[in-house]
Amino acid sequence: MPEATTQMPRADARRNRDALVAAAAILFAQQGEATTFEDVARAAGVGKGTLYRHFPTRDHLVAALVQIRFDELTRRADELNDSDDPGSAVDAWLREFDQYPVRSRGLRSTVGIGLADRGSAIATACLPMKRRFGQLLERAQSAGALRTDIDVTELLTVVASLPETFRDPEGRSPFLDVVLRGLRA
Amino acid sequence: MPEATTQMPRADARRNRDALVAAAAILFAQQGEATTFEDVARAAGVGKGTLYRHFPTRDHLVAALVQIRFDELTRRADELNDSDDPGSAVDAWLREFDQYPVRSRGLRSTVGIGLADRGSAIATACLPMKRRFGQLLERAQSAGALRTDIDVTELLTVVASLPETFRDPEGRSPFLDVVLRGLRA
DNA sequence: ACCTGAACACCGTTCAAGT
DNA sequence: ACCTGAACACCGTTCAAGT
Repeated sequence: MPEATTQMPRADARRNRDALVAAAAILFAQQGEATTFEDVARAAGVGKGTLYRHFPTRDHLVAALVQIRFDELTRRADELNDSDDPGSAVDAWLREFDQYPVRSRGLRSTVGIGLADRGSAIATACLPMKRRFGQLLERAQSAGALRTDIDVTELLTVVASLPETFRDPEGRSPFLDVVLRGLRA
Repeated sequence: MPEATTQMPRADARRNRDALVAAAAILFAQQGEATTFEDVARAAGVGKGTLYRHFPTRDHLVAALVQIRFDELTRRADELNDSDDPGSAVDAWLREFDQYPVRSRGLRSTVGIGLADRGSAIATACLPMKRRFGQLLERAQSAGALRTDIDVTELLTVVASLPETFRDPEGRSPFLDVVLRGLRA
């Protein structure tokens, strides 16, 4: 009979982690960056220490929150890699990326800062997405559709830094168009 | 003999205010947004209450800090209003604006957020600058050099929101070029 | 191995007492 | 009119004691 692997977390640990992420998602959506660690722990019904055990820093918690959407965006980049118009594919993908944090006020700038911070929890969470979208971007650049003096990290950081004010009812930034036009070769 | 006018602050009040702004400038340059109100009061050699009396909110203090450079930029916009190439004048002015907060880490995003927040201390501090640069912008738009679907506040907010990472040694953002290109009609 | 909550530190904010 | 610093509240962070 094999021993339980060390990879397998205890059932209560798993439950607590899920409750914390769920609570954080709701609170961040409501209050944005004003959300305190204490709020999250209380809403999840666990002690503060438990929150710290699962997420040693605020960035770790935010990373867990955005992970799901980033995974979706990674898959989306893969789909678009089949496109025969990589320039438009980059546009389309960035429009989706621009919209991802609409429901979590303030997270946008946190992600914008974390993206470029090598080794940070957020940067780690973004790695697969950066790799896949990076391929798409390079294809568009090789095809001569986009300027070549901008790399993936810079581009994602700028789009993630677009202000949350001035959004239309669908959450789109009027400025994304300016950036996309400016990117064209 | 005329009475002292109520506009005239007491000498010690004036001295304290100056000391607070000077201390804040140094501390923000060193530590950015991590600077605490307590730090500022201590470095200026005054009590916490005095800081609160002069600057009821953090935004009021930041507004005082950036006021000097904003006044410079306002004058610069006036100079450029004589230009016969308003499109290039807008470019030149935005390049200078992009550089203003380089010495104060973190202030950039504070200003970016405050700019669009009607009635905020920062928005008020920006009013003259917005008016003068707005004239320049409108001239460039009327001349057909720039797209007309972006207004002053949006434009300044976006440039002020450009990430502080990815700056060249002179503090220029590689992304300002992208924005400027995207702005062209 | 994981959870809890008390305990400590730090800082924002207020305000009674001073000059 | 303005200044001071003590006092309070809130929250981030740690950790000894539990299961």
